[in-house]
Amino acid sequence: MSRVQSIERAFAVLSALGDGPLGVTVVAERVRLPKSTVARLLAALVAEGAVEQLPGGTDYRIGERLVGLAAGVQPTRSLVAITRPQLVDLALLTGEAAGLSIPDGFTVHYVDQEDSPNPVAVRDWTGVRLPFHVTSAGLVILAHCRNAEVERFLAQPLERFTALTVTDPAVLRERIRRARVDGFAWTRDEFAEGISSVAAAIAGPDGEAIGAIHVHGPSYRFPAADDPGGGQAVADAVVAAAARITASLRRAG
Amino acid sequence: MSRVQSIERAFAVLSALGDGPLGVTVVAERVRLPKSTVARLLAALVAEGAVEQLPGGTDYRIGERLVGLAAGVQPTRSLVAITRPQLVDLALLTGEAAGLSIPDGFTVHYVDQEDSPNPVAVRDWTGVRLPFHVTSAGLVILAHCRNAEVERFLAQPLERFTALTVTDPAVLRERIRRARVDGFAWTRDEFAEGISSVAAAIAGPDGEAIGAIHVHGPSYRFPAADDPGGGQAVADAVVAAAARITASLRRAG
DNA sequence: CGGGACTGTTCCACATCGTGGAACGCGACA
DNA sequence: TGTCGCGTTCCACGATGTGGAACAGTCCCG
Repeated sequence: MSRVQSIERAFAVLSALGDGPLGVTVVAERVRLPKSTVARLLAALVAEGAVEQLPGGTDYRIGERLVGLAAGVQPTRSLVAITRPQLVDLALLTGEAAGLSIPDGFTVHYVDQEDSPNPVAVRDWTGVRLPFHVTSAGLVILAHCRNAEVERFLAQPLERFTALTVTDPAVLRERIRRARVDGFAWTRDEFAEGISSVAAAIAGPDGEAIGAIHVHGPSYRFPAADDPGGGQAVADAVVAAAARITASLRRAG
Repeated sequence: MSRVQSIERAFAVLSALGDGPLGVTVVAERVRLPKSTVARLLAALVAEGAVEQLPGGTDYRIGERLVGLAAGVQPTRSLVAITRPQLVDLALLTGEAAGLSIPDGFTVHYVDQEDSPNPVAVRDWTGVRLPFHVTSAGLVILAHCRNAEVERFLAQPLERFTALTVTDPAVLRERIRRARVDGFAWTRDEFAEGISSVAAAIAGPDGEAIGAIHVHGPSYRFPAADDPGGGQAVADAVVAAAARITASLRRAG
């Protein structure tokens, strides 16, 4: 294992402070170093903003700099980490690619995907952004929005991606209504010919959609909504996985 | 300004990564250090978990350790920030020190205190951990626990701190029952001779106690529970402050 | 297919930097 | 007033971190 002694020691000091504010002597005891060494490390960490002294006292605590460094990284990373095992299970269960997206303005932003075990599959969309109306994830996210927000989306010109893309606001309202009832939404050949999908939303603490998971695949073998061959079973699996993710987030919160 | 060169450099590297994943060469350019130096710093940060390499790639990004260090601090820091004005008010209102503690296993961990305006006062306990049964805060936190949890606590040997420390499980159960009814708990000379206190719990979203606030002072002048001279008024003030804190947390959540 | 360019990684001679024991100043307490 | 324990500072010393150089691997272009 590579090591820089001072960095190792600095992190030992930071970990000691992770439990709450402490003085030099207590930190020295915990990390088993002389007080002078600990004092110097603390002073260096204070200079970096990683540690700060309590006002009017001599105890030290974790500083804003660490919060700042961690802050840019946290939210999506947690969601991806919590969601990943569910995507793996879904891909195996359905034989199709399973993905995660988060809302970003009026688009969905694909942030993770577990590929299909099938040799014939839809490519990885991670990193791509697509408007709500052409994706199953977008429709279920809209289903979790307030009507005013839905109307704001529908008020703008909606791009037609294929001959089958739905851009009529009245038809979209009806699909959003159904997604609210069903808990999932389907699309077929609307973003691109030959690609179908079904999605369910991941709910935040106030019921808002913080993301959605979907399964998608080539239309020639992907079940349709009304397919007696298994469409409902795929939708149920996606809804169940989304519910497990929502529950995990609440426990983690 | 105190400095440990390796710590300065490590934080420069972390800041470079704060914008998103980067390779060794780009980090070296940004922090103006040789690649071998940056490679060694990155390896040390990887060893600490503060940085990680992207799976299958060579770019580095901020790691979970920083998120963990920052996360451990944020909830308590928020709680401390929200609670502080209430502690200041309580100290002025009662003339005694007011403090905040959070549960930490079967102990209370004192994380903040507003000192008494009185020249004769109990010292600052911030940073100290004490078992539940010797503190008023511990008793109200237990009162917010499920019975199974209370029994787990009572099943262990309980340390006697003074001649007046209650260690009889039956007596403690009765006190916890009363705390559930009253919404507060008193202690007198049980942790240390000459110190009395009264506490109320701060409730989390599911009703569990995420912390407790207390007022404490020297027993010779601190009101007792049944003191016609004002015990109930002090308890009421602590309960009211705890309720305001709980409400603020719900609004902030 | 081979060479060049660029990356990340590793090595090691060297001297700079971090170490830690000791001492000091300060505040609290009996 | 003296003692204790804290946090802070000093400095001789040697252990550790440095950074130039070389290497291995990958990608791109002719």
